[in-house]
Amino acid sequence: MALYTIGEVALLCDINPVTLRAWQRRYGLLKPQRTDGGHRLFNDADIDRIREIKSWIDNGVQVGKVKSLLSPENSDEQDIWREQQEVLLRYLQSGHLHRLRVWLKERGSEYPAQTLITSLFIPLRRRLQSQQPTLQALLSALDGVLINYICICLSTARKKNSKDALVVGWNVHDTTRLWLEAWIAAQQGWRVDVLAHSLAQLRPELFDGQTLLVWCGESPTAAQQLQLTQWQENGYPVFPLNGN
DNA sequence: TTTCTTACA
DNA sequence: TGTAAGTA
Repeated sequence: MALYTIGEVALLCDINPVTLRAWQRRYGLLKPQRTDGGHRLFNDADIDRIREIKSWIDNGVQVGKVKSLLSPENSDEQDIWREQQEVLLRYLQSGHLHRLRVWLKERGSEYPAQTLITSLFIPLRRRLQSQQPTLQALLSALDGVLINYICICLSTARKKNSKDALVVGWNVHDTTRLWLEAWIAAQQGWRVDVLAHSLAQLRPELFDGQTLLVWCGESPTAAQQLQLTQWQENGYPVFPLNGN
């Protein structure tokens, strides 16, 4: 397996070596091998982990709280999904988007959205969330296929579900995540529409009479949570979409 | 040159 | 989170 010095990792993951050392020393987030001389050597799993840490931070989690959120190393259940990630990755790399679509249609009818999202799509998308243009392109292709499929699901759900809701992002960067949350909501019985762009300011009075399902990122700020409960107390049908 | 640790904004 | 110093 390939090994990287801290300098190489810094370029690969777009992060200061100082920060990597700090994560290791202060938060115990990393545990790279060492050379005989004591220099750090990172492997591919470490790099995945660093990207995962970064994406939690980008989603608003404080560094000190990331450790408990990182995917635990290797249970049997996770190995299976990890393999499926590799399958999808190969479809993406070889440009076989139609195979990806077929795969998604089959698994989508086989597993609940929640399972596919938490075990597969969130970790896979995290692996692709990088500065590297090739990975960005693959992520973009994946997101396109995902959103397309989710739209079909939303459309089907609209015919049989009864309660209407609007899925809204509040101060989040990752808009694909909105669609994933909408997918879950549709399977929970909502007839959902999605606001395609995240709002910087949320004003429930602008959506009079509509139920809002609000996505605030993995960890909503205290201020956001307070605001949500206040709106509820004032009679607005505004509900948070909780992370996992 | 790069990376290491430690101390310190 | 980043800078500086002194090493290996």
